[in-house]
Amino acid sequence: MSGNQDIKVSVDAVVFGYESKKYLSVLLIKRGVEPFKGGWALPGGLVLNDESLEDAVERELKEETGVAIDYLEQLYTFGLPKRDPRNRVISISYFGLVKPNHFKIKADTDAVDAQWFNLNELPELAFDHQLILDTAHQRLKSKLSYQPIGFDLLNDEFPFSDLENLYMTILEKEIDRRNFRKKMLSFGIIEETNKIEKIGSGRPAKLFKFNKNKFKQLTVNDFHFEINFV
Amino acid sequence: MSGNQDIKVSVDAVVFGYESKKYLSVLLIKRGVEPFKGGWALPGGLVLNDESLEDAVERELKEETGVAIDYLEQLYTFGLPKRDPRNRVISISYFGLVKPNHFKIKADTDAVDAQWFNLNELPELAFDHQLILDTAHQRLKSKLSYQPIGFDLLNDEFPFSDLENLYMTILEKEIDRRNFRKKMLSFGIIEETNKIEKIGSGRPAKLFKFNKNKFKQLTVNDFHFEINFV
DNA sequence: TCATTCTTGCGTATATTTAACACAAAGATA
DNA sequence: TATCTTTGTGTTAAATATACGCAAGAATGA
Repeated sequence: MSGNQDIKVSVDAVVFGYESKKYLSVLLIKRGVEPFKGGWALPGGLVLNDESLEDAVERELKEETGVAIDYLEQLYTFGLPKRDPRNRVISISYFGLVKPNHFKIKADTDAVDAQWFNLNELPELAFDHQLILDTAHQRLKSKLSYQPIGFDLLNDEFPFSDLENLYMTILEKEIDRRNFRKKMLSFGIIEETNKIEKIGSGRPAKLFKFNKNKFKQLTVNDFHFEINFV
Repeated sequence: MSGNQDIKVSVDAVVFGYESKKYLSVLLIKRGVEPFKGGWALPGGLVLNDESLEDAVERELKEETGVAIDYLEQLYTFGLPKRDPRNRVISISYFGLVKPNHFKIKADTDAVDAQWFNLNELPELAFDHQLILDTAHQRLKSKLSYQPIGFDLLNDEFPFSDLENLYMTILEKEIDRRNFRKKMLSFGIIEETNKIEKIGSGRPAKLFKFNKNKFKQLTVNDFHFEINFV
């Protein structure tokens, strides 16, 4: 095996969060070392010799942000020779989602420099991290339509309007509330709980729950989740 | 930057080909060195220090197989610590398609040990290459339904029956010929040529052409290609 | 020559799904 | 008690998908 390859391997994570009726957020950390010292970047770092890529992401997220991730999948590998000004570093990027009740950044650990940013008010990012983030944002947008991934941005029990708003926020378009609800319920993967949430004015809302087992079960028999509106 | 990371970076390619009314084929090479010497593996190899990942795949494919690739995209990165029995090697895998007129393996170059295999009659593969191949196969199956990717497995001009058979072969199900044709044509991305192909018995078939520019143009205005049958 | 076989090409009827829209129910507000 | 706000449930028309029937154009063989 060729002995003079000199390439480092790192992982980076784009983690999205959402708080009801607002906007998407992204988890960033402030860099403590050069290059881009003091600038903002995606959480991540070098992979250890004997850990899997997934373990590396989870370790870095824990160390750097203290945030518990509810959904994680590999996104894309970025490997242009000049993406890091020092050595050559390829980055296997991951795509993560966090439910609102895991949204808070723990004050302990060395996560003091982690922070959530409104996706629409991002600072300039280090390296090619803006490109990675854009790729993740695109992934989120498209996956939302054909995989029940939105539930990992909501709490386990949620009013239907939260789900509607989530879809409208991420897809950046208006959706007919009534048709949306009908179609979502028609899949049979959302259950009504007997709880009711009353906040502010208006009729109190039933809380619903995503039934993951039911979904998995349906998936076996080529069931197709797809939610698309003009 | 931590100096003692010891991980190699390689690329591997899963390249599919298709010959009319038959089966899917995969491009493999016979290994000349240990481990798995004499066994079959995906084309690929270590990334050079100053080449991009895409360049690395294309170089390896050219060196090892001499086959010209018509479509190439990144597939997934496999990085378990023990996937290579020697060093730790992570592999960024790519997914490629080849049109029938590029199907032949050139006899020159050092591509003597490259060969196409029927996807249903594969030999045992080295490393975790079977897993990579399965991932690629899955990708092909799902992309076929929502991206006009099948055209990269057919020649530029093709009879409609070739397209039908391609879809039926890959999706492993029967499709109504007439409805398939109607829907495909309804997208407006396939043009009729004035050529006619007569082979064997039966009515001679018009040849059609995929209009890539028209497709790109439509894609801008959130046009959605989707072909799904029960 | 001409019926048979094998494809290709085109159409129509029916069922299902999507899109557009109206209004009642349940609580907060004042 | 009237008004506002948000939730919950329809109904109807248009668009699409599904399931077919059948003729057209060529090779095959009696």
